[in-house]
Amino acid sequence: MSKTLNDSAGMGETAFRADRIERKSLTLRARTADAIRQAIADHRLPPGAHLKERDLCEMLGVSRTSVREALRHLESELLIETVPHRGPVVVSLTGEDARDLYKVRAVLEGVVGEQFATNASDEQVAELRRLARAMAKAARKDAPQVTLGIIADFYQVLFAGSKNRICAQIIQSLNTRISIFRRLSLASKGRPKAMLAEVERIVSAAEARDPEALKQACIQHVEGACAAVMRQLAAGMGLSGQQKPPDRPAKRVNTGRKSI
Amino acid sequence: MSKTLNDSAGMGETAFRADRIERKSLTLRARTADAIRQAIADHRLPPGAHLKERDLCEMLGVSRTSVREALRHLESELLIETVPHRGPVVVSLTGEDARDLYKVRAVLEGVVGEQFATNASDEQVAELRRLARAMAKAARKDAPQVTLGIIADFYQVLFAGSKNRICAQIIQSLNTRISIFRRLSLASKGRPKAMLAEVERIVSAAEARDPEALKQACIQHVEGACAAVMRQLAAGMGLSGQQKPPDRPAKRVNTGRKSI
DNA sequence: ATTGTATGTTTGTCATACAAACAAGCAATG
DNA sequence: CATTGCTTGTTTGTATGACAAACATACAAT
Repeated sequence: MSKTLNDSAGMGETAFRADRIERKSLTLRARTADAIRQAIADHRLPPGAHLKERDLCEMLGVSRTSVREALRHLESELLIETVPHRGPVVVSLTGEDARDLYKVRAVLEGVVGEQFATNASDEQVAELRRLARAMAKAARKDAPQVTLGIIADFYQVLFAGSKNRICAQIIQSLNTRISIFRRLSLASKGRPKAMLAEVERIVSAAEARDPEALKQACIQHVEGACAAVMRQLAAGMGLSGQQKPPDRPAKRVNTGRKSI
Repeated sequence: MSKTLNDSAGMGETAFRADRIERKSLTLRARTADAIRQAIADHRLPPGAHLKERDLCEMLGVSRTSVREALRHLESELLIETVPHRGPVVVSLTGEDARDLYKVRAVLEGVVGEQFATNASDEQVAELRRLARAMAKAARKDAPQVTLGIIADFYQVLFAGSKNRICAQIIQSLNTRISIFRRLSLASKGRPKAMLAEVERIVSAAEARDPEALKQACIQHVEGACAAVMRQLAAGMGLSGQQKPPDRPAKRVNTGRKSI
């Protein structure tokens, strides 16, 4: 991805190619939103948790302004729901929601796959193959962190190759919500192996440049993940739908802040 | 929709059913966001326009706080793009974006249709028929405002009946962006008539409870709208992709504010 | 023509303030 | 005892003022 950032500028004869200056991440509010988003994905802020802005300020060390603007962002991502004068609450997703979320993601990835088959460059197809191999290796070594990173790259290539900016954006935004219970998918036994097979199918179809096959492969991949999650939800108790746990301390004493 | 809001509460014997108290719309920031959104849809804030927060404050008569929070909301709806330290700019959508936007909406409405066929209540099916008739009547009378309202209701029923909250949410958010050039669709000659035929197909399939047929009908409906827009984009100049028009007044004089 | 400097503008962030909505406790009342 | 009403503390919603940093532009110097 980041390899082709600095070419084709043609500033003179020797390509200068230096790394861009650190754009200091982004704005503070963006980083604040990221932090909260991450905390939600990790269940450090569990579903149903009531977010008080002043707590967030202290936890993150930023002002109320930044926190509030970050919250507006998460709000329209539907990661939190805000009741006027009561503040934001981390969404609680039902089993139904999970199914719908995956259903939507399935058809959208179908679109991505279909368009990738016709719009992607040969390099992108090759890159897919390379990443699939890397993924298999990481899986054999049982290195989940690495695997996750490779999966993310895999998707980036898929999105870029499909040339469908809109679709990619929406899937990303879906994923922030899916991440709330993605852990369930990984925990499912046998899932990693099945996933590798699905990925292999995707890459093969991509190499064959077969839109319909690639579409189906992508859909099946999502359906696999969905099935894994639903199985977990059915078996163990779904860790999604409860209320705010100990949101009300015994008396009205100066509540020590819980660490984010 | 709002007919079944007040039942099943069982507060005593005589159902009380009174209208909820005016929740004063919502918060001020929400209304601010609505106002800006509307202005963008109407091209009173054209694509590429550079939004300065202080102008918005004056135009809308609210404080910077509210404007900024509203902007964060629109930002993550992808209606505006914010460059740090330069401020937000109304998105410029290319023809490609238009196609992708409709493509995504098509598959998603396909899902809605498919699920409506199996999940909707008989009342909802009947309501669909009723609205279709009203729509035809409004179209005959050439009352575009009324027609638009009925279409909105039609979709609400469709969404509710599909029981897929997620899908509905996403389509809504897509529509905010689609609305930027929806006017093109309406302007297309012969479009209203074609639309009525598509709607008729949808209702028939819904009455037949045929998931596959309903899915196809929904998809075709969107494709019809898409084709109309693309035709307009190809013919006339697409009013989407330009830059900020007169963003720089001649000198540095006290610029009279342009009315939103 | 290029480079540097000065100046004004706009955003990003913080701090503070206050009214309105809300929640919970306690008191008064029937 | 259940209900009602009052009181009080908490939290959000909104406004305002302030200031540094990033940016844009005009102007001056080379």
